[in-house]
Amino acid sequence: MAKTGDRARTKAASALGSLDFALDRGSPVPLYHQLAQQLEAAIGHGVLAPGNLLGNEVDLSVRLGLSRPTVRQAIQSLVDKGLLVRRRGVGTQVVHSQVRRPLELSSLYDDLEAAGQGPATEVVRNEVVPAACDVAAALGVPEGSEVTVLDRLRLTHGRPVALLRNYLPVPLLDLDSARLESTGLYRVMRSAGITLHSARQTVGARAATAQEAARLDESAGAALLTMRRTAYDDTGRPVEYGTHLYRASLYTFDFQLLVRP
Amino acid sequence: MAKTGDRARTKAASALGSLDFALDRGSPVPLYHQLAQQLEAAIGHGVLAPGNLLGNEVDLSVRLGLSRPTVRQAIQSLVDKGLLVRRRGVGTQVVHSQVRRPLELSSLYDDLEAAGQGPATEVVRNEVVPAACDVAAALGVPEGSEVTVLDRLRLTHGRPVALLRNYLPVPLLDLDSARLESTGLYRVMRSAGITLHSARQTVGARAATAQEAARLDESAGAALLTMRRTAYDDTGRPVEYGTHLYRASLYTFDFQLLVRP
DNA sequence: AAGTGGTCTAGACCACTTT
DNA sequence: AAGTGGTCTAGACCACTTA
Repeated sequence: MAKTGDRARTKAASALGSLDFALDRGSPVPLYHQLAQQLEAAIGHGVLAPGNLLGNEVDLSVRLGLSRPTVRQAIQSLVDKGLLVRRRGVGTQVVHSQVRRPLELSSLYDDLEAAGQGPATEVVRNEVVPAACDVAAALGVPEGSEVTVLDRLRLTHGRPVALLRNYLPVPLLDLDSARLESTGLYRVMRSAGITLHSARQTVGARAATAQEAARLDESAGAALLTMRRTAYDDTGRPVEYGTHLYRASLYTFDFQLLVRP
Repeated sequence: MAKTGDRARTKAASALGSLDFALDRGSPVPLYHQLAQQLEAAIGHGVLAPGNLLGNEVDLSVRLGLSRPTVRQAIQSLVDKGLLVRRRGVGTQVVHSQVRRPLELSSLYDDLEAAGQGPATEVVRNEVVPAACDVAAALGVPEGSEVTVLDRLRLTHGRPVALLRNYLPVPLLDLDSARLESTGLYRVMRSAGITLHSARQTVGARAATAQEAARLDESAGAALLTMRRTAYDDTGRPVEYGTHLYRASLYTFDFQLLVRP
């Protein structure tokens, strides 16, 4: 029988034979995360090409001086991201897809991401009003209680792309219009100590009214994308409700889905 | 000092003190999955109410006769689903949200889910054609090579809601129009041994052409929701490309997002 | 039969939060 | 100071795939 220590290459040459991973045990970054980052970088750079096998987890853990559960945790995080696929009895492979770096799951950050392509925001309205029925229901406050309403016009390359309307519980934070023109709402909320946790979105479409068309530089009756979103913090309390309009000619939602096993 | 065996209730009475979990070690279902299912059921039934603490992981593992990593794996899966929140130094709580059972992430299965509300499909076209430019690019086949094109009209409650157009690589499977009228495309693919793994979607809007309007029982120029989707199997190979049209007056996309920590 | 990932254990130490 | 989750270890046995 082969000795345990004999780790000559098995049938499938592991694609990362010469790859060296620099793990810093003194770093506050967990080891499994360091490993995951470096694996992801290797995939991103093409060092690990689609279809390549990773080599079995036991050898890998020995080579890296880690325990197998730690190596598994790193690999699992990339499987969850859709970069790797595991097959029992076969091995772990780099996924074989054309869409290598997809848009994450995002779309919660669409406002912020848009900032990469010519950001501009105009705060049209920022005041406290009594909550209407739908707003009260979404935010979980009594109807008629005070909420902040925020209307913004978002532009890219000097052209209007979206009308954003948001409602927030008043006690949450005070909204500085100036700051809101230079950054996204979520960034403002985050720096106020509000950590977003989940959101529920509904995307639809309808024709523009004359007034909407005028603001968005479209003709009346043009198709608009609509989005309603309620966002929740850590504890599940609603912290924001928004009803937004996007010019369909300039904007689409795209996202990647992973099928849970 | 308190003895180790002393597991009288600590400061926060664990909400599942009297809950009994039936774990079957003989079952092929993993223990962590059995535990996760029963926790999820307890949350669903309201036995574990929002805000309730779960009790610390060490005690829990002792009570259940499991190791702590196994208990953690069960809890983690529910955290990933958005049902639980962990806080270091505090504990694990049932999330405090109004939207308890959201639509999963779904939307890949929208066709199938729709079957719950008055399903009907009419196969309008099912034939082999040479691949156009965009189709070839999406499916990763040479332009002009043969692909199957499938046009379907989807109705609910007797009214048309969507025009679905799908392209598939020919060698993949042969599509039985009769079966496609009684179930969804993905179900047919699945029973042919094709396991979907991920998909990339783009949602937009535009006005209906006269022909589209006629088919969908809308007036010309009405706002339609558009969806383009490419779906991939385990290995990352594209297995389906679809361009769909939905009546915005009858259909919206909704989904839940979780923010990655 | 050999090799792979899937599951599970029984500990350990650390970082963070609350009292 | 006490209690919590976060990380990590060094093994073990099993189920599945391939040859």
